[in-house]
Amino acid sequence: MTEKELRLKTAEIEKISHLDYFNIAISVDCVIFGYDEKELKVLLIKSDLEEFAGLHSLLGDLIRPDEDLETASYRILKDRTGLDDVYLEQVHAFGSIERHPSGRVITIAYYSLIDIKHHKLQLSHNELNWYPVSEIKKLAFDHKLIVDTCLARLQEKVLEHPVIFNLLPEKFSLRELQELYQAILGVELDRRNFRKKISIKDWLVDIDEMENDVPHRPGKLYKLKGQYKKRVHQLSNYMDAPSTSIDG
Amino acid sequence: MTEKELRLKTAEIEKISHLDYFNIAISVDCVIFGYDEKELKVLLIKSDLEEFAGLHSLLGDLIRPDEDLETASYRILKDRTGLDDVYLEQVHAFGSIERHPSGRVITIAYYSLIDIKHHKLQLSHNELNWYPVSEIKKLAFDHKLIVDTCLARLQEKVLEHPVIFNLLPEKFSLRELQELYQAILGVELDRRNFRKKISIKDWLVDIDEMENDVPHRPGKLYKLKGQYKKRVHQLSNYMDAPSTSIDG
DNA sequence: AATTAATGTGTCGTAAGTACATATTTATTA
DNA sequence: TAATAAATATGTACTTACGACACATTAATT
Repeated sequence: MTEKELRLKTAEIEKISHLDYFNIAISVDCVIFGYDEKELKVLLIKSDLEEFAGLHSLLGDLIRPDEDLETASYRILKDRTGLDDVYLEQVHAFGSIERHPSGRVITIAYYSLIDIKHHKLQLSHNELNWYPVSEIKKLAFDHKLIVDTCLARLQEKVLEHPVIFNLLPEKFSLRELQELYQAILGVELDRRNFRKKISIKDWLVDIDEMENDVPHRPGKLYKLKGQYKKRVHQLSNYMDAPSTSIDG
Repeated sequence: MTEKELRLKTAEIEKISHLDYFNIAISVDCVIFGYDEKELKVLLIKSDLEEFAGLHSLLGDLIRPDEDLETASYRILKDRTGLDDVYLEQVHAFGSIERHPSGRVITIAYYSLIDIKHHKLQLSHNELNWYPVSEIKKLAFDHKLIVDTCLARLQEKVLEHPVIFNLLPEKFSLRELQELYQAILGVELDRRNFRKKISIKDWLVDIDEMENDVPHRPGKLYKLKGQYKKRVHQLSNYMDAPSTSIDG
């Protein structure tokens, strides 16, 4: 390295340190939910930071100057799962000073819901894997808090909004749907009352087909009605909230 | 200016341009709600950007490298209202590329609830004023969207959580409380049903005093029970959500 | 003393939530 | 092929919440 190159390099390093100190980086982190084997799962990757050796982290990236928040989230989803037609919802911004060991990084957390069978990535090749939410104890950064926050939001959401279907294949039985609710909410539901409640919501169409891969009496298959199949949501939880009132 | 000074200055300007181009600034904006004259109001300031001449904007500021998001929000509240014991809740991050005319700025929106009579600032002196939410048509930046989003969130919140009391003085009558709900929700409520519902929630204590400044039969005065008087909330809307279930 | 205006309270009909049991259908096994 | 096992499909009675609605009471005003 010539002396000139050295000087340039030094200047660059100084500039970077300067940036690190005075600026705040901003990222998005995606809690990608999937559903398989009667369990709610999250897509995690092995952390590449030595501070977090052995721990997993969410999928995320810095936001680029020319993309907005949703674009950044979709980029991550597309890169990691190959899917671009997914349900996505912003949940919360996390910005404690100490949350990232390399510097100040504020992150905006999203969760997304995908059909786990529908993406084609070879997960095992790149240390990317699905983990049951219930078994996640510790993650890199504050990612455990982010997962918990997103799960809490999802639990609120599914009670009133037909978003859960993004986790299922197009055709599903009422049993599968009930098991999914149970996995998300962490409770057992009464089958008769569950069916009554779903039926009142009028979200489903009976497609006049039966299950054929079950070792017992097959159930009817249903689809979500077309009008509810808007997968892309922005600000959805505020703008399309169900109208309840403290009185009438 | 010597040639050396000029070189230094040039270098600095280049560095700043570099920062502007490659970095994303991050701010918090506060929708400060107050309640007066039977109307929900928001604290707004005249915009000092010429692009938004004549328009008002929310109170906000860039986040400093050494403060977290809540600290920044509280700093703004303290600076502008003199209050530091306020209810604060994060709502949403807004990050479209074009939302700020001077560069890329992502903002994290909070709303806060304060007792409008309780802060002592001379508002008229610094172009800071309270405006009825219902009369706000157009604001600088995307601040109208931010106000709408925060109002929608507040509307959801008040149905189940005792946060509304942060907008009232310590002692209030049921009529005042009902009028406040009406102002926030934008609906008329039936007095008998409203009182029944509030009574079931068991949030209030009868302090055995009466109104004394009303030109009609005075009503009883109430206080919020002490256990609900936690004014500072973080992640509150997810962590302390009421438990409803799709079945039981 | 009469009037006005707001406070304070209860009932009844309807809708939703919850607990719970039996008949039916299909696959499996003997 | 008949019996068994396991899951589907469905309905009723009870309780709780919601919503519409009316009248007696109290204090200020005239």
